[in-house]
Amino acid sequence: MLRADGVTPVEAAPADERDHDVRDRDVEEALAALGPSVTAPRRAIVEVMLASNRLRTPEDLLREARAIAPATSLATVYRTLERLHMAGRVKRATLSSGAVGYAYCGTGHHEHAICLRCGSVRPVSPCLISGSPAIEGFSATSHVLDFYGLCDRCAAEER
Amino acid sequence: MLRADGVTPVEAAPADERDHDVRDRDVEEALAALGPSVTAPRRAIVEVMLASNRLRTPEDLLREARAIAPATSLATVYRTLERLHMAGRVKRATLSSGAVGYAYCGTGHHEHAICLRCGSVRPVSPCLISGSPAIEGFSATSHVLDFYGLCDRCAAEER
DNA sequence: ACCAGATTGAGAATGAGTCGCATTTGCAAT
DNA sequence: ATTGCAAATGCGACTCATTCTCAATCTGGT
Repeated sequence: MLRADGVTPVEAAPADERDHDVRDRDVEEALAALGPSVTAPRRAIVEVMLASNRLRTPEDLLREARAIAPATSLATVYRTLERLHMAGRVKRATLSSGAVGYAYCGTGHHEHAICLRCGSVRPVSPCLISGSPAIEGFSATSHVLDFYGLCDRCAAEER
Repeated sequence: MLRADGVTPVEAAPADERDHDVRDRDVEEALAALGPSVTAPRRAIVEVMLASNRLRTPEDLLREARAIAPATSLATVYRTLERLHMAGRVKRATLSSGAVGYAYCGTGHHEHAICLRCGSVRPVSPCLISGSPAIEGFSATSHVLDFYGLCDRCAAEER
């Protein structure tokens, strides 16, 4: 499914979505993070992203968003992803195909657990890196920690 | 200088290189990792990469490599980076310009400490994530941990 | 309902990275 | 040294994800 930055490539993912119920509160919250204007395309994109925690390509997201707001354009998908990503709400990872996938992962600082089989991204918190560790000749102000492996569902199906 | 995956963008870097002496042993070691054939372009690219731990664009690397092996092509720079990256010897990160930078960071598993000001990449080991931490509903098989901040030199110059 | 500013869609433009293929090179056997 | 072959290279064409442009269209507050 995906390729960690310089790590093992993996196979393609199954298709069943809707692992989570869409929680309207989160949708509003995410929309607010995008700015004051609430438009149909933005709402559609946000709903689609919140409906699954799987990594999906911008094209995928566009297709799904258009099922809700038909006029949505790819440019807006990119613009929206850009903002959510800057806001730390979206995780970006390279799929094994080489394409880039995006997944919504909520608010606040957290690590990521990314399933190499289905591409699901789950936030891991609280943060595992407490009080910046002493690094010789370097003072860290932030960090990014991603775990790669299998979610329980995929581990079960893996047989 | 660079943009962590979803983190703070930063300013451009100064230009003085050659933080480290080129150690021939490492050059040979890296060349070996590329395969049995040792060619002038490969050697030039490897030497250039080992001569600095700064993130540099493929174009930069090409320019520098050509000072040693004039016939080197951009395609070969990419091919070489690809191999070194797959071998875990090269760290890839997005510069604030949006371009992608590459830096040599040695062998074996390690974390990375990346200076947001000069783009230097230093391997951090031993690994700080010991014995995969228990993550609810997920079994991790690998991880990537990057620290962002300032190296001592930049911290000093930062004033 | 009206306005100023933000947002959008469509398609053109960009540019990093890849590919194909004829040529060159490295290396080991002769 | 010479030779042969597989591996590596350079060049330029090409792909395709992402960005940009800009006129038209919304949004939210008045």
